[in-house]
Amino acid sequence: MRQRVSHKKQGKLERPRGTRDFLPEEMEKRRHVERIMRKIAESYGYREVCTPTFEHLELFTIKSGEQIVEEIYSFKDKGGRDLALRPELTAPVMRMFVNECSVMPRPLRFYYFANCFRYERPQKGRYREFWQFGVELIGSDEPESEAEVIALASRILDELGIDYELHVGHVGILRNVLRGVEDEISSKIFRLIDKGQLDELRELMLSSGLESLYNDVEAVIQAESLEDLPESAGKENVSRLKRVCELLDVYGVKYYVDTGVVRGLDYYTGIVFEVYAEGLGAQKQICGGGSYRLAHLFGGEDVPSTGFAIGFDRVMEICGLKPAEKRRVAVVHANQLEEAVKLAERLRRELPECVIVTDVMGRNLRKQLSHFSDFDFAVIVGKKEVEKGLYTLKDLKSGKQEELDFEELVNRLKSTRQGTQSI
RNA sequence: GCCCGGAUGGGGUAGAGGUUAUCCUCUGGGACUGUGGAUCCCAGGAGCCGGGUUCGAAUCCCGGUCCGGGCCCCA
Repeated sequence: MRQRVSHKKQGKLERPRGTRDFLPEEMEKRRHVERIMRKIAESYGYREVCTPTFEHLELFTIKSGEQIVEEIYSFKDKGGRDLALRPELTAPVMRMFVNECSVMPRPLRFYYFANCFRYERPQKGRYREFWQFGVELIGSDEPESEAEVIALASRILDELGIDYELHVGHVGILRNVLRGVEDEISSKIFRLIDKGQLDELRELMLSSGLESLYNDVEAVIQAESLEDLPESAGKENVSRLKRVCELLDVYGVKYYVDTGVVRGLDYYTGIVFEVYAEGLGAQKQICGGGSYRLAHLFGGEDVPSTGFAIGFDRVMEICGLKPAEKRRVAVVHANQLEEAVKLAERLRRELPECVIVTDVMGRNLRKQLSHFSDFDFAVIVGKKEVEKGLYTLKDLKSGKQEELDFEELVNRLKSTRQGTQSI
């Protein structure tokens, strides 16, 4: 028995700002994309790790850049500890490495898929709770590790059918050009380069007495090939970038050399890369990464690492992939509830790839068929069938039906793919 | 944090101070207790929140919340 209670809405409780609910259809798409990412990362030897949703606030304030810290969801727990919801996963994974994995054979290949939290103004492709898929390759300082990580990111995006641009650079080049410049001014310079505000950049450098460096900075930002880089870029930096590019060619990755790539996080030390895609409004960047050294900040040795993070929600916005639909079978009955439930249980064991559903609303046969009319098949269980020990299989797309025993029924449901073919 | 634009049943909408808020869809029931999608009938369900103006507010004004676009920043 059902009763309708007419309740006046009294200030409906809403989702917190910047968070989302995901209905089944969307979750199926998200899980499908997630599975593809995992599968590819695993095929390169990366294994999943998971770190806590919250960490000590300090983990994120040590070396993540001023701006990130302002966007952290932080709080005191009941013991007075300063904690924070993770705004990203590179620092937690490196903390985990220092805590648990420092004596494991190198390199370590980890991947993660997890939600992160940032207190920001929500926009298209930007939420306060969002998901990142990323990898960290820990322990190698060789160009081949950088090429592998970049190639992996590129492979994943290819597999998802995304149209993107991959830009590869080296933060050491600009840093070398600007060596000797005060930290405060150089970070302003980096910010302007990141924003692409070249007029303001020129103004700042001239007013800071850095006119002698301006030409080199401009040359670095606008370099279209490694040959265009000035002497002050640093020989080692340039040859490293060149080597990574050669290896990317071996992988068959398409990329742009872009020595103006400046990552927001301060901990990057060498090769850096970003991936941009259209269709996301102001949030063009869907992936970013590079080489960094973080472990020593958490009390470990100074281990070189390379990683990337994909903005999962942004990828979902522009990825049209959908999982294959499962065949849906309704076991309906005419006053034979027990028999129908029994049959449904047997079918579920035989046909794990199918969706098998029975009525739980006490409906009569007509109502059941009406309710399940968008399914692929109905198996009808009634007195007639029970007496004969047979079942009626009805193809709901074509309307055709036939009487079968259990074995035949299973074979029919197995052999007809996706319910597109009629029996 | 800043600037714009929005918010009407579960979803999509109409209404531009004046009865009981429109239509579509949806959900439940019935016509029809062993054969669905059609049709018809019945039922259910809404003006984001809080103030103000007014005889009267979904409509006008103010504040807040949330959403969207942009800035800032960032993935």
